[in-house]
Order: sequence, then structure tokens, then C-alpha cells
Amino acid sequence: MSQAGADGRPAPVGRGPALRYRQLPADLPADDLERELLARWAEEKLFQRTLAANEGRPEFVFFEGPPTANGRPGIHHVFARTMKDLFCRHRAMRGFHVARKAGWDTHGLPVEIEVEKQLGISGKQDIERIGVEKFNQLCRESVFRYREDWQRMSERIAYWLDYDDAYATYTNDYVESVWWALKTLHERKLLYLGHKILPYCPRCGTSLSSHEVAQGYKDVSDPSVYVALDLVDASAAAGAPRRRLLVWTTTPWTLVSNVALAVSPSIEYVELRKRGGKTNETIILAEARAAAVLGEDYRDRWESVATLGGASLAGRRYRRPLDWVPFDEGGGEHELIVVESFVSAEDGSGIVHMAPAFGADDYAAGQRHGLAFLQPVTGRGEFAADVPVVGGMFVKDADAKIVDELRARGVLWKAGKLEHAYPHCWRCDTPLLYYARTSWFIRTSSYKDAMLTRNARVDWHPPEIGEGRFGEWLVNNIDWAISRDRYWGTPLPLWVCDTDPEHVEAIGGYAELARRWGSELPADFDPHKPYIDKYTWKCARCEGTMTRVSEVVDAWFDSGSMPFAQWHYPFENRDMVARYYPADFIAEGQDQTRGWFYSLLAIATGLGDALPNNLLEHEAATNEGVNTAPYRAVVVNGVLLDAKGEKMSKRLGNIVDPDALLPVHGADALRISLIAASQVWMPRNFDEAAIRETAGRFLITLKNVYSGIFALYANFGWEPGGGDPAPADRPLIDRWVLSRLATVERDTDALLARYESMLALRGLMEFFVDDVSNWYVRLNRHRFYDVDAPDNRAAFATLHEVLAVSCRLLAPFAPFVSDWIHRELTGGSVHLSTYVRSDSGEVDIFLERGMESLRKLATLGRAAREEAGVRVRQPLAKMVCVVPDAATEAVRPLVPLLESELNVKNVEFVSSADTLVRLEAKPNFRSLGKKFGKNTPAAAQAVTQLGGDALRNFERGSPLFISVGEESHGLEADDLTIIRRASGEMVVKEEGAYFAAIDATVTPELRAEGLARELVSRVQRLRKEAGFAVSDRISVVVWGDPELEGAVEAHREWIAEEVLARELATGGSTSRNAAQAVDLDGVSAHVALKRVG
RNA sequence: GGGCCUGUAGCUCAGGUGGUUAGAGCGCACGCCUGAUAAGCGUGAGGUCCGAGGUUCAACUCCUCGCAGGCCCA
Repeated sequence: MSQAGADGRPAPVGRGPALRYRQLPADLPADDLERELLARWAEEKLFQRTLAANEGRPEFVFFEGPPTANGRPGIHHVFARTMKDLFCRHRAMRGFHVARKAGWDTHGLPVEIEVEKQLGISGKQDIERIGVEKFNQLCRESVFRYREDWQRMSERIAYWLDYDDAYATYTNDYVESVWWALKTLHERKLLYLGHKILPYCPRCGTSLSSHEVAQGYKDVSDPSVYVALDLVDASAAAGAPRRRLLVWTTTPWTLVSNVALAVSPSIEYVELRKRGGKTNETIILAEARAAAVLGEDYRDRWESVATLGGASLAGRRYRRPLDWVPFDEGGGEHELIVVESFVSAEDGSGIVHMAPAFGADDYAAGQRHGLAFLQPVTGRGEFAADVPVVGGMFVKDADAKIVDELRARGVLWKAGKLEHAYPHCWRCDTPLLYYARTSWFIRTSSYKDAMLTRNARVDWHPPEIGEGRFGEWLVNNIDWAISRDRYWGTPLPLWVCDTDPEHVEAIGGYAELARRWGSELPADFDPHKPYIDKYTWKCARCEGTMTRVSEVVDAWFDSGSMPFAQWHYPFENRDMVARYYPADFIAEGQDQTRGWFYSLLAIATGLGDALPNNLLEHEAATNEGVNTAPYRAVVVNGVLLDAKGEKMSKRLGNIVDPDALLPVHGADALRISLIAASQVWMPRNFDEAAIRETAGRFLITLKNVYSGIFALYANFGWEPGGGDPAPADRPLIDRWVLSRLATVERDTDALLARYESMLALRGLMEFFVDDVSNWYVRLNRHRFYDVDAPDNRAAFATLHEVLAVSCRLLAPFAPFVSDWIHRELTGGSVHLSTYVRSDSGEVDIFLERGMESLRKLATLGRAAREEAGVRVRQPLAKMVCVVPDAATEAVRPLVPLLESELNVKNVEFVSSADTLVRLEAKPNFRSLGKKFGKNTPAAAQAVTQLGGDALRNFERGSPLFISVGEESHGLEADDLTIIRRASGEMVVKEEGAYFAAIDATVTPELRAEGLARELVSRVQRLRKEAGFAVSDRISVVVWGDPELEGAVEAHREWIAEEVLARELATGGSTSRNAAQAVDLDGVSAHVALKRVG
């Protein structure tokens, strides 16, 4: 047949010197394979070709959420990018045109901080000293540096993006589009100047972002002060009781700015009078807090005068504790009790002191109720000099004096200390103040309902993020503070008159700027600070000068503008936005819920019909152009923790660097393990060892089946062609695996269409390992050893199809190895093929079910053999099986597989009529429950006790009744499962309705046959050890135990054929080559062999 | 403090419109195979489905309250 190759295996006889199918060695490092393919893809411009192939077909629109280029990418970015790539690839293979424009988020505080670190400076004063021009230049350069790292990582993991046409948020074009959006919002009266409470470091003179604040919580001891404030009742008669409200605070210094009290609508308040007290005085507080504030035994000392709902206190007046800061005329309501839902009865008195200048809740309540705004504190955290008593003092230091003053005024109820976590500046350790700052806002709360409507149409994965985390948050939407008092960002395009700040002008583009300014912009125009601030002009409405406000725009506004700004809309590419808006799909991490997911929605909703395809139904005259959110479907991936469940952070040094992982495992394995590990939105612990466990094993199996079975033997002369039997003419097991293939193809595609990546991949891997490798290939290995027989051609054709289609299904998950193998099999790239075959072949459910039953019997049979202590190589005469009636017909044609798998001569099925079968009934609770309700357990018990005759009759159609107490119901087929239990002298294993009984009797004939098999096995091993080629002919002599010699005589022909022996002799000689003492199942003998001819 | 999520075998995780005996991989034990071999296969042991109440004929699944962890927001 062939000559031996250098490795002892036969050499292939393919056309010419090249192998028809290249081997894929299991030990070839994945890194080498993947880099080889990356080079090939680049050379072929494969990504561009996949796009061109679907040009003109329906669009599947994807938005790339731009990564912030302020640091090197980590493993969690690999995860997010894998998800994006996965679904884009699937849709592309599904025939959609999937444009994938890359993008970079390049502005904002993270970039500034990175540059500050690099310069070894900290704080705004330092930046001003260096100069904004230079600082911003460094920011721009910093962004470039990290872009390269990102691009390299993305390409290495096969995240296909169009980097040549990437957008970057700092470019002039991008900034201009953002300006247009801001101007559009301004025209729609959605932009205004207001206050926002921000955590603020008085020493550094700057606000801190939330992640900075989160780093600085420390446990400190603060005052815990209760004051009692008089309820003011103008209509009360003289001599009416003095009624006082108990109010709690841990920041006494804010009492100076107190303008209101808040109560809860859902808390019961109680009015108490001191028992035996001489004065006509009462106090009011939450009933639930009375014991905590007044002592557990307060009822002994206080009597209840009345209970009050929070609502009944609303609108009442009280007297503030300190009157140092005067109220302006018309400056808003003050000393008013309001109702607020944030008030809780968890701590304090259930009555909350409000200082709108110093708390976010307070501020929001101030807005809702039109409260006065008292701000006696300077930017340095000190009381203004003209404030009595504490003027000029740092606010926290003023607490003690203020408590003294309260005591002196008789409003102090009690003062203590409280240990709690309070935020401090992470740079200088100064306690932070929540401090009102002016800021520009987008009036998002005015179109909250529209955002909710749009959000309701989004297909969220998982849904609870859309409904819960995001949706709930939208319900409580507050206006978006978009200005930042920083340097590196899109400059806020608002010019304000220095004479009358009401004269505000928004500039929506560079041409407009030039018109206002009065001449052409320079060729090297840069809209960034500090250059932009030089552009001023005379106010159109008065004699003043229009000067740009100093702030830049929140970088989230930049990224949320990408749907149109990436195209420089509306200045260019109107057609592109019409084509690529909105997105069909986006995917980002959970941390983007309130980041990009929100900024996209808030901006798009605010812009409304200024964007194409962006109207809600009721706004649009026709259904054309009606759309939802800027994205139709979102896949949210969860956070990645380290192997121990700790958050990855630079501080802990447990960040996993993809650059260290990829060369070891390869991108395919990494991608597979990330997708298959768990549902994408679950937080997961990243364990490097798990990559090998899950992905590695699967990939090795794939390579082994391709290289070790298919390629190795197909190279002896098989190739797809007319000589292959049609699928319908192939053996049953081939038809079975092709049916499974079609089922898996259909399921995988449908799951990916629903963004169920984990289920899709797990199903695919399970199919390949279990059905293809462990069953189809294992049972059919012999058919691959010789290409010529028609059955064997069928096997090659079948496996070829299975492998090629599996590669296609796998391509979105593991784009490298799937492409490598697919090219070998078909000559074409997997990425240019279609995900689902146009003719997927027949799914034969009957056959699949039958095989399932058969494999169950095989498992039981093996277990029975093991229990009987008879190894599989020892043939046995008989196995008796029982399967549920419904499965019998499906299993029967497959029985030869079972006989050979279990090495038994004869598999029999027993039916109800057989005497060695006992019938038993198992109740089906689900259906019995419907009939018997409460009596279900008793009915089930009665079913269990039904006798064999009754069941046999029931099977033949006789009615069967069950009575429980007064109730009697006829049974139907669904109500019970009839089980056949084999009996007799056999080893029985059972599972559910399946039984397998093995007759473990080893007759002398079976014993001889078993020994013959043992011998064959041993000779094969000796051949290999002796270094013979697979095709070498040999001569064999066996001597020793007469039982063995007898077995050899009895099976001489078969043995000789199996081991390719020209001679097979028994007895005698001791002078042979390679003679070896062997023990065959307890029989000792000698075997000698030598190569002949 | 609030919102959302999670808690299932030693580990990593599936699953379940409430219904007979809750699954997989890894690990472990035992065994097989040796023509996929720096591979492969089988069999088995292993679970109060976080806890406590409740609804129900029936709860791992639904409800309530806890406990623990995570994320986001204060």
C-alpha cells in the first residue's frame, strides 16, 4: 500500500511532494499558528475582503465604544473586545455588511492625570505653572502612545476593526460635531448654567471625581448633634405649648446654612410630652427613632400626645438654629418643612436638616421646593470674614464653637461623637466638603420620559440591567452637569458677554466661529485650550465683549456623540449617518451603564430629529425613520476579578497582562475560555489555569481529530468527489452524526442571534468532544485506516463535512485555528464562508433520540461489565436491554454498534410479554397533580403499587382507575411511566427506565476468543516497541500455556490478519528474535516476532 | 445608606413555566486503551441547591426576611 516514512508511519501518496492536507501538530505553539495567520490575513486583506463580500447587503450596525487611551489594555479589555468581535463576526458570516469603525476616547481627566503622573506634578496650580499649552500638548502625545498598545492587543486577539478609518475625539472634525450637538441642545433650551454639589478639596481648590473620592474614605470621629427647633405656628394662641422638632446632623457647621427641614412621607412621627414636666413643651421625631434618641425606657419618661404623618408636617414653618447669614429678599423659601423620599428612619431623628449649598440631596430638594441658597463658605473652606463668631475659620474647625453657640441659644438637644467613614482627599488627606459649584447642565430631566420610552425598546443582555440598574436610574434622572473646570477636553462652545451674563451665544461650527470672529480661522486652527480662548468679539446685544467660558466638556459627552461625530456630521457624511444610525448592537462592560450607555441615550434623545432615523413613533408622521435608542441591542459584560475574587487593581498588583497570556495560550484559547466560563454579565474570577482546562482540552481534541484521524489518513488518497456515497447511502452512524451536525448548526446560529454566546459555544464544544470525537470517531476509527472501501469513503466524506462545518460554527469564537483547518479542508478562508449552509441536510430526530438511548445503554453495559469484573476485551454472549417503549424502534437499528462497543455477541430487547421482565409504574407527578391536587402523593403511591397484569392491560388499551378517598380518576398515558425491570441471573444496571443486564458467563469458547484478542493487542504493542512500521509484515511464534496455544489455533486466521502476520506458529522454539514473556489475563506465555519481507 | 446582581459537588460554573433520581468540566479514586500516543476512553465517589420563615398536594425553583460576596450610586 505504501512505504514507511521517517517516523515509522506510512508516507502519504498525495499528488506531488506536498501533502494534500497539512498536519497541525498538537505541540505547535498557538502563538506561532496565530501569528502565521495574522500575517496571512494582512497580506490577503482578509478583513476588507469580508466587508467587500457583503457590500450592498443589509447592514448590521455596530458602534465601537471608544476605549480611553490613558493606559495599557488589561485582560478585562480582551473580554469586552472578544464579545464585540464575536457577534460582529457571526452577523458578517450571516451575510450582513458589518462595518466596524475604530475609535478612541482621547479627552478628559484620566488623560490629564496620566500626564500629571508622568510630569510628577499634582493639581491645577502645577498645571497652570507649566502652562496649559504645553500641558495639553503632552496630553495629545500621551494619547498616541497608548493607542499603539491598544491596537496591537486588539489585532492580536483578532478583534477586527477598521483602524485606518478610526475616529478620535480630539480631532478638529470630531470637536466640531460635538460643538454642533451642544449648539443644537442650546437652541432647544436644553443647556443652562446651574449649581451642582461636588466633592471638593478646599486645600487643592478642586473638585474630585467619584473614583477619586472612593479611594479616600477613612473612619473618623465626627460630632453627632441633635438640635431642637421651634415649630412656628402664627395662628397659635398665646400660651400654646412650645413644640420642637428634633433634628440630627454630623456636620454642625452646615447648620449655619440651614434653610429647611425634610420629613419622610412614609414615616410615622410622634409628638411627646415629658411626664410630670412643669412646662407645656413637646418634641417631635420619628416614632421609630424615639428609643434610639431618647433611650429604650423613654416611655417611662415621655407620654405620647399625638402621632403625625410626615405629610401633615409638610409646609409648616420652624425657626432656624442660627441666624448669622441673612436671607436675601426673594431669594427663595426658607425655614420650611418639606417632604422628601430620601429621608429614612435608619438613623438620626427622621427629620433631616437641609443646607442646599452642602449636600446633593439638599441641593436637589432645594431645586424642587425653590429653597433659599446660603453659601457663607469660601473656596478655601473657610467661613466668610463677615460671618459672626466663626468668620475666617475652617469649617470643620468651627464645629466646636458652633456647638457652644447652639447650647448657649438653648437649641442644642444633645451632642456626642460618631465614628463613621468620611471621604478625604487622596492627595492631601483633607476632609472633603460637598460644595456647590456652578456648572453647565443639560436639562435631561425634561426629556426623561422619552429616554425611558427609548430604553424600553432596547434588547438588553441581561434584561435586568436595562430594567433595573439603568432603568431605575433613568427614573431618577437629574440634569447632566457637562462642564469641567479642566484643560484637556472639548472646549465648551459657549461665549458669554462680560457686561451681561444673560447674553450667551453657542457656536456650532468653525465657519460660524470665523463669521463671529470676523475673519478666516488660521490654517493650523486648534479648538483646544488655550488657543480657543483668544477668540472674542463684540456682543451683538450690547457693548460688552463675548468671551468663551473657561470650561471644557465632560469627556462622556464626547464619547456619547460618536454616532454622528465619528462621521463629522452634519458637516459631512450625512448619508453615512443615515446608513449607520442607530446601532443594531453594542457591547461594553457593566461599568458603562451610567457612562457610555447613558451618554449615547441622553445625547441622542436630546437631539431628536436633528439625527436621522431618530424619532419616536408618536413624533413621526410615518413609520419610516422611526427608531428606538441609539442601540437596539446591548450585551453587558461583567467585571473580571482575579483568581481569588479580588478586584484587579494596580495597587494590589494583580492585574493580568494580556501580553503575558497570549504567547502562552493563544488568542483562540483565551477567547474560548472567556466566553465559555460563565454568562457574560456575571462577575467572574479569572484563573489562568482554567484556560487550559476548558479551551485547551477542546482545541486539542479538535486538532487531534483533524490531524490524527482525518488528515493523516485522507492523505492516502481520499479527496471529496463523486466517488463518495450520497449521505442517504451512508451508514446509519454517519447519518446520525450529520443529523447532529445540522441540529448543532441550527442551534448555535439561533443562540448567537439571541446573543447567547455561552450556550452557543458550550453546545458546540460538547457536540465536538462528545458526539464527534468520543463517539463517531472512536467507533469508526477502523474506517479511516484504508481509503478504498465505499464505507470508508463515506467516513471521510462525513468527517470532512463535520469538520468544515464545525470550523465555520467555531469561527466567531476561535477565528485562528478554525481558519487554519478550514483552509486545509476546503481551500477557502472560514471567514469568507457562510455561517449556515444553504442546504444543511436533514435533521433526523428519531435517529438522534435512538442514539441517545443507545449510548445510555452502552454506559449501563459498561458499568455492568465493570461490576461483573469482566474487561471489555473479553467477549460475552448476551446482553438483555430494556428501554422505554417509545424508544425501542429507534434503538433497534443501532444495535450492532452496541454489540461491538460492549463486545457482546448478541443484544436482546425484552418486551412486556417476556417472563424475565417485571413491569413497574412510576408516577408522573406533574400530570397527576392536575387531576388529584391535594391527593397527589396518595395517588402516586397507588400508581407505584399497580401490579404487572394491570399495567400490561393498560398498555393494551384497557382503562385503569385510581381511587383516593372519595376521588377516582381514569389514568392516561401521561400519568405514569411503565418500566420494565429485567430479572434473572444477570448483572443488571439501571437508570430511569433503562436497564442493561449482562450475562457474565465466560464459556471456554468465549475465553479462547478473549485470549486471542489479548494476544493481538499484545503483539501490536510489541510491534510498536520493536519499531516496525504499521504496514510491515511479520512472523509470530507463541508458546506457553496450552490454553493460549489452543486459543491461537482456534483463531489463527483472524489473529494473523489483525497483526499482519505471514506466519503464526505455536509451541517450541526459544531462539527467536524479540522473544518476550507475557501475561495475558492470567495466562503466561512467550511471544516472539520478527519482520519478514 | 440606596439600587442591581450572585450564592448549586473540593474548584470553576450550567440548569430549572414548581413535579420521578439536580447536571458538566477540572480535581480525586479505580480501571481501560496503546494504529489520535508529550494523546485518548470508561466507571465511580462526592450536593442541607447560603440560612430562616411563608405560599403550595409538592419549593433548589415563587414570596418575605436575614447572612455572605460583587458592581454601581450616595
